[in-house]
Amino acid sequence: MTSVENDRRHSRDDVARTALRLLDENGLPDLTMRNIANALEVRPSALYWHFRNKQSLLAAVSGLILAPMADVGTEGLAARASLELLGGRLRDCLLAYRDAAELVSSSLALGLVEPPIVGRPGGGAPADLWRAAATAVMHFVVGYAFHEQQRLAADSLGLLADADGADPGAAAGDRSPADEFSEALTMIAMGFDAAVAQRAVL
Amino acid sequence: MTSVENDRRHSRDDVARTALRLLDENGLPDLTMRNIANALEVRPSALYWHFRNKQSLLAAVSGLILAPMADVGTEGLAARASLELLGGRLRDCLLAYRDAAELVSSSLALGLVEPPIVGRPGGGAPADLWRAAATAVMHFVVGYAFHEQQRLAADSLGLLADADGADPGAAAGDRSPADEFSEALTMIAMGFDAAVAQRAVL
DNA sequence: ACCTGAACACCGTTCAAGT
DNA sequence: ACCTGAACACCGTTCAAGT
Repeated sequence: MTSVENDRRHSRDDVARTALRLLDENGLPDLTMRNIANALEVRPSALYWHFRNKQSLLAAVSGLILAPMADVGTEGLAARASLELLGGRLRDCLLAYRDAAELVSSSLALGLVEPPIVGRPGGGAPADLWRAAATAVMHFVVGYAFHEQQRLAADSLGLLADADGADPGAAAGDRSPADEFSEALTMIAMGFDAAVAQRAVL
Repeated sequence: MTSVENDRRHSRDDVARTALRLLDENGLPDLTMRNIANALEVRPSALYWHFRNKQSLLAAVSGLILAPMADVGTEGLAARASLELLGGRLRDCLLAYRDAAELVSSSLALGLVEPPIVGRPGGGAPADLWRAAATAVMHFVVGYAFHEQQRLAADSLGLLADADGADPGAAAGDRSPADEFSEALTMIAMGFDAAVAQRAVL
């Protein structure tokens, strides 16, 4: 009954969802308060009734991007398997929308969004080790996806390393990004297992 | 003989070094082309003779921040020890200037600066494993330092988790950030070792 | 409760022209 | 080689006022 676009008045959630759509369509640099307001057929100042400032609006968008993480079930899994599953799903969430990794990266750094993975049950592992592993996985996945997504954007613009810029990844051989990603993710998970085993001995 | 500040004409390097000083003094949000130009006693448009745009100027600043990485000697070290040493030194570089982690994070994602660590000799380990480990360490360290540095900035402004924002790190117990950092770093390094050992068996 | 109108104090970038 | 002057096309945010 209630269409998101046709009503003249909006909710906080409408604003965030419209912003997410604009992010995916036009990218983060074009996600301005003025463009969001235009899409909602509203003046920019109206957005400040719903959100304190742009950063908290972006934090709400980050929350939408990370929402599917709540549906990842890890019951019955060993801690290491949870780590790999959650890391993979986090990457999926970030690659699902244009520039999502960059946006989530800054919302996480600002502490404006709940960090994924680390709040999960660690399957009985020592809390500090689980915490360290979850943090390592989160930062790795976000950073990797950020880099990955920028390469996609650059490639789609047809500009490939002109002149004095560095050219990372070109000498990576024939491995796909997904392969390198999961190899690194598995390594962190193995390190977690090794740390747990070492702790058990002491 | 040649002072950086007093001469009327500047080099590309002068500009980058002045920008780094301003970054450290005032933070990334205030690092505008206009402020950089003011510090050099020059009009903003003059900066565009030295740099194609703001992003490439920021990439040069990132290069200065990461420069000490070149002096880290890893000859004679095992691959795992190199990984831990390089990760620790990378953190030192990023924490040495205000907001450096955020700046380097985006320059790395944009591929405008040479990624640290990954270009180093891997001590005879399989190239793909070394590459995955170096990438994991880099993204973890940058992401962790980014988060750490934002907390420092927030704390120095006296605003501690007001209202609906998340509050990460508060339940971490009595472990310092440096402890959690090196625990996670060690875990990645152990995972690298485990992956190498497993590869050797197959 | 939700939005408009109007203003404030800024941005990055281009480019002809100067020396 | 290095910079100025002037302009263009934008930003985020505030706040009194409307309905």
